[in-house]
Amino acid sequence: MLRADAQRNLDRLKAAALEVFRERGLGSPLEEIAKRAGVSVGTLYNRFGSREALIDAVIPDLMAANVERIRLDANAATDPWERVERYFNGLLEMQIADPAVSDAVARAYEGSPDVSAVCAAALDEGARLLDAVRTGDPSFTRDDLGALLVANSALIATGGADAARRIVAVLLAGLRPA
Amino acid sequence: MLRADAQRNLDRLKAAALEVFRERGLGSPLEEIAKRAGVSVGTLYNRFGSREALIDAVIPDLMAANVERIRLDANAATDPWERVERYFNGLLEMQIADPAVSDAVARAYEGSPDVSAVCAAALDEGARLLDAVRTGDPSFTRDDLGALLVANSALIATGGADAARRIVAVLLAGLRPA
DNA sequence: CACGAAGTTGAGGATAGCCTCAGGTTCTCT
DNA sequence: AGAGAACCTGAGGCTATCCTCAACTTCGTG
Repeated sequence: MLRADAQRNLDRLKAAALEVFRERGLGSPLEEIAKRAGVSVGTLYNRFGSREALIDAVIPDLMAANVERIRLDANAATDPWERVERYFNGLLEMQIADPAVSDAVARAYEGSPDVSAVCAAALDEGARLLDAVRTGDPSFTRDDLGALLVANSALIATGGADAARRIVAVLLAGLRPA
Repeated sequence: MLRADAQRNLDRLKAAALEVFRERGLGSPLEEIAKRAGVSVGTLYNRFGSREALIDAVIPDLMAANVERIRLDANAATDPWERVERYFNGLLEMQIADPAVSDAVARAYEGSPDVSAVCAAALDEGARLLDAVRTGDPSFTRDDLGALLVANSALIATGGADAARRIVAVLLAGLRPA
């Protein structure tokens, strides 16, 4: 059981981390987070030990909520192909709207286990939706969706949100069954 | 006119820069380049003044040669669509084969003027080849090709050369006229 | 060959983040 | 209230890279 003040600091740290990560991405200086939480860096390290742990503490929920929302929206469509489109576009817009999520997706291979888990689930759902439509050749796999998210992340980071939208649109056009 | 020893050092610096950039990308420590040239950092700064200038001194030729080779190969095809395919795939393989080029492409918006010029020429040629085929909707623009190169660069940097190949393949499939 | 111009050197100041730990503070329980 | 466990602090050591500049070396010419 945490002491009352410690619990309060921990909550503040999480809140600050979420704020800062969403503003400047997952690479933000941890000192900035500590500062915004009104706490010293030492405390941050006492509580979390590493940036990864801090990310794991605040990002998975954020991502899971987003992914779930997108999943529901996509599945609300009756046409299987429209589901795919909505899902892909939804993920893209999620990345554009939130640098923290975009970063998390792009680095899912390393790092925080919980973040990786949410990513994996998101890819699984994408694969499931794709399975429901007859895709052309070359067929698009689960891993390809992962690659697409990484690519989007890079484009968004360099200010190319629109470029990412175009790429996804063309890609979807290519995947669309005849 | 440069003094003989100065000229020699300059040549060595260029050679070393090319080596190091191709091995580790355009962000490599300049100290490493100086060291490999058998010269002090001070000399590097005396000669080039900045990383950008050094890049401009060695990368444009490298890129231009590559792009020209790809352009020729693409135009050797008789079918207009095959030209597009060869050009896109050629650029991609160039990026995969050379981190320095990949970096240069990804950062063409800022930085070195000569590098930007070569990039612009490469995009122009892509647009020209695309114009020759009836592309579907959404039509792929010059800027979209730029975005694709940036995306590829990111994928390659995270070890996803194959992922980039897949993305390009699906994208080409989507662009292919009926 | 000697002298001035041209060129080189590399230690070190500056920046930016990471992470630690000895010492001080605050909570909580009795 | 007193004691001690729990917690917090933040200066400072560490890494990595950039860039500078006063002192030194070398070249090339008269």
